[in-house]
Amino acid sequence: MTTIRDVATAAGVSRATAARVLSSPELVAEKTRARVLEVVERLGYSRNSVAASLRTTRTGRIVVTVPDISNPFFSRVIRGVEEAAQEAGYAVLLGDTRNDRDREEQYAEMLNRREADGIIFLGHRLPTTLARILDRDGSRAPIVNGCEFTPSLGVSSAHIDNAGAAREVMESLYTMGHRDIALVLGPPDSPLTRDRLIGAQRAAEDHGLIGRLIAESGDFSVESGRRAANVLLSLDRPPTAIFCFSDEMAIGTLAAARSAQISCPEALSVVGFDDIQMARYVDPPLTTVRQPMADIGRKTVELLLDILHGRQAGPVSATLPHRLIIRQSVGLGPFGRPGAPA
Amino acid sequence: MTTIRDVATAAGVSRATAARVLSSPELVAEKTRARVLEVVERLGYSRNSVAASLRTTRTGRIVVTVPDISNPFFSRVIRGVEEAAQEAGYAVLLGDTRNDRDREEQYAEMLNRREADGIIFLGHRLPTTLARILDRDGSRAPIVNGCEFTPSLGVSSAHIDNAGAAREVMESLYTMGHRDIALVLGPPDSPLTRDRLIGAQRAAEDHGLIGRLIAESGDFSVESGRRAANVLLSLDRPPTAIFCFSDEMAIGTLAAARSAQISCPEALSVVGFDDIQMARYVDPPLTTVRQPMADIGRKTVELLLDILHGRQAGPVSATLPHRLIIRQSVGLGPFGRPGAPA
DNA sequence: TTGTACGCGTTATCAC
DNA sequence: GTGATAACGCGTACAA
Repeated sequence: MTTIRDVATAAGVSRATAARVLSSPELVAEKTRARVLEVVERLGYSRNSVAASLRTTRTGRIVVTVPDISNPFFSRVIRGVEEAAQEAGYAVLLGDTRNDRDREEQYAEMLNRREADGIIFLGHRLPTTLARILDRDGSRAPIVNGCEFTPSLGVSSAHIDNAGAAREVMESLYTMGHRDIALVLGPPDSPLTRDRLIGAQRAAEDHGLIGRLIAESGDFSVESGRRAANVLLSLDRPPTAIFCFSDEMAIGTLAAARSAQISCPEALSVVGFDDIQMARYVDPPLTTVRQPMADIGRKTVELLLDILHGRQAGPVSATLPHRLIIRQSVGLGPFGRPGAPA
Repeated sequence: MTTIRDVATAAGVSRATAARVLSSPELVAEKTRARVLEVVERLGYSRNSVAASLRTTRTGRIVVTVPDISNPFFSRVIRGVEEAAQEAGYAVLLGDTRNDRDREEQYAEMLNRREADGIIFLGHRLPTTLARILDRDGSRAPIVNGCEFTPSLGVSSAHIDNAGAAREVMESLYTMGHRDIALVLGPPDSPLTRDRLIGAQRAAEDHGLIGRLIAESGDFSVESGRRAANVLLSLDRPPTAIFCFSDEMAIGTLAAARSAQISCPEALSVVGFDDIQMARYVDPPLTTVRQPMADIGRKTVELLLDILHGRQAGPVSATLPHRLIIRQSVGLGPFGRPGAPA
């Protein structure tokens, strides 16, 4: 491999000059610069980033961990992350943690080994390795959280207003004349579940219907949605609307209803969450809450770069806009007036 | 940050010994080892991987490029890649190229800058940077291709038998009594399109029906599938079966049929390709070709490691098993006998 | 504007 | 079994 030394020799300048041509070209005379560049080209020189990193203590990499990269929600977020990182000159080290603590720790360790300049973790558990770093460096620690927000973590985060969104969904369901509504939650320990549940309950209370709000737990997957729906639909007094905390669970609910010959939206209304690509292609197209997935990803990168470049410290919480997308999976409930908004 | 030097000093040994405790503990006396380890623990020492890489010329990273990480097919492959890499002690640098030549080159350049030990590219275009490396190092170049296979590239690759799979699909459609079959292809320059088209045509020829085989082009996306289907379904003599070269296009086709009030599978049979997760949840569940996505990902990593560890050179082509998954989107065609396999 | 010289933190090769 | 010490390739303060 050709080094800066080879370039310098071939161009008849010192290593310093050759190096300068590549890092601060303006400091070097037009003519020498041209000569050096010509040699760089001819020899096919490429800077050894490892050596450069050792010198500068910057790697130009960030690690990003996700519970499941093949989940359509996360893969969109990751895409936003990759794009923003790439634009800023950073490379992305991808970690699929499968919600496994050990894997999470392993990726967090990369920070200690200086394999990356910062880390974005998508998930709600703060690895102890990161907690220690946070402890030591406080708000200047290059750690950012995405999608879920737990203020007590003390790290910056990008997310939507989950409670608000859930509340809107409930409001719209009540407006459509539904009274017996069921929730299909995510895992109980997820802040996502917590926030959305709070929002939904608040709406139910506002309408004096908290007593008729029921819930089943899932894990955001299609199968868990199907299972939960099967339970709910075989109740003595089944709900007329099911609000799932993920589109995948909503799709599972649709499948369960189909199997049970319950037609949607005539006999059962279904609402999802996220607005993944498939939401609009299932039958009936799914009413859901659109999360700006790519933007969430991009924003986490921005927050991290703010810390990395010393622009901004303190944990900042970025709330991005969501939007209720009305499609055809919601119909009028028993108390709906035909004139009500479809 | 604490360095090996600090550890050595605190433990009262030389840097060499301290370092040895971490890389070849068996060479160090029990007592000194324990002492050093205690200090490592107490000081919270973590090896600086950058310095280590500079010395060893190995980074422990591989770069993986995909056209679109949010595509359900690729995200599964990537998951397999991540898993296998992780197990082997490698980290994954993710590159989303969006089929953009410049981006592809940019990620390929990482090899020259020694940001990674090897590269896996999912896609069919060999970046010129890689071509140069291949030119120089021949079969020992740490470059592997996945999903698509073009022998002339001269790189190892993991994939299924695309032509064979397409042929099977056609055979099964003919057996079900279909004669007017339409293909929805991928981009014309893709080897995937080429191979599957060859397989489909071969089957048509075998049945003397090549004259009745028609085709439309798509780009593997849902929308392109819908567009293609709209064209096909408004033909004077529309096909009774549409074989799409991706599940997403098949889902688009299902949507087009629904809009046109053409019921599937009664009036139109649809077949997809890949068996992405959603394939079984759309209505009707999609008959498709299952690709072992995660295994393809894992295999590309194995192939790369073979090269990296000098176990195997020469371009090897790994053909993984696929399987035709029969679900409900295919029904009997005009020439089908009721007794035929459903 | 250019060159000299040092150090980044490891690992590996020698001696002892 | 342990210790000196020389690379690895680069960036940059400082001197010229």
